[in-house]
Amino acid sequence: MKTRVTLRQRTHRAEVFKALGHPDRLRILEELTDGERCVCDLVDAVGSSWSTVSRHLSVLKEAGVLADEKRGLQVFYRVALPCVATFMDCLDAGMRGEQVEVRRCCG
Amino acid sequence: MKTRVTLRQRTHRAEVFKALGHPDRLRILEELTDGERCVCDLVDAVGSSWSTVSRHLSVLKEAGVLADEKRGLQVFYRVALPCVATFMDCLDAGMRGEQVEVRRCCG
DNA sequence: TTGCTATTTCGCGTAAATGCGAAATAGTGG
DNA sequence: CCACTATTTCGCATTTACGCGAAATAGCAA
Repeated sequence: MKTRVTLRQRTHRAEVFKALGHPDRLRILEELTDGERCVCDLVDAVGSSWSTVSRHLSVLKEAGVLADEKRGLQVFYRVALPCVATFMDCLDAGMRGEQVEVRRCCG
Repeated sequence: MKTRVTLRQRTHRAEVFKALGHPDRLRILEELTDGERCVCDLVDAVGSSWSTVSRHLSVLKEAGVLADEKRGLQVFYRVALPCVATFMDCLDAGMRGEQVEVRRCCG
């Protein structure tokens, strides 16, 4: 079951991680776990300017973490990679030194 | 089961993601899935200078992704957060549009 | 101590990310 | 078409990351 990792794969993985490597973008992720939100809601949640939040969203979308859909005047964003949330639970457990079993990270 | 995410948690999560957001650091992770390696092995695998690889390692260690142990002249690094590997499998699946079930990401 | 090996830290130049306001774009209604 | 709203893109200044070689540090052996 050992599959060789290609450069392309590794580059994409790094892009996803880089996209997730910002507190405000994680804040956005949290806001979207309950379901889709329009940009205006996310601007409120994050507390930065529209242009900044919009850039955060495009970074996350570019990496494939989020998907968007335009309806009328508003654009709605939603999580496209559900395993991110469960992985973060694993990170928190690791931070507390709980050394959780791998199998429980996404369960 | 809704737990509020603290600023501290979010900052730590972002630090981990940021640490993982570099192709060479992911290459290091791959090298360490088989078990611990000394820095010299990782320098060979990555192909950058010693100082650069050493910095990558300290970033990963600082974030809690790796742990190190000095034995004699050499320092051995190993993965401290096993769920990273399984999460990456989920990313690859997502990239291929396979829309894998969350439960399978870490199984 | 000296010398050798393995690794980290330092200093610096370059590249990329961040955040903002202003301007541009797109959709809706009059 | 015009005005208005929601969102994105642009330009720019500031900060942070990267990668290297040189120097520093640590452990071992003679």
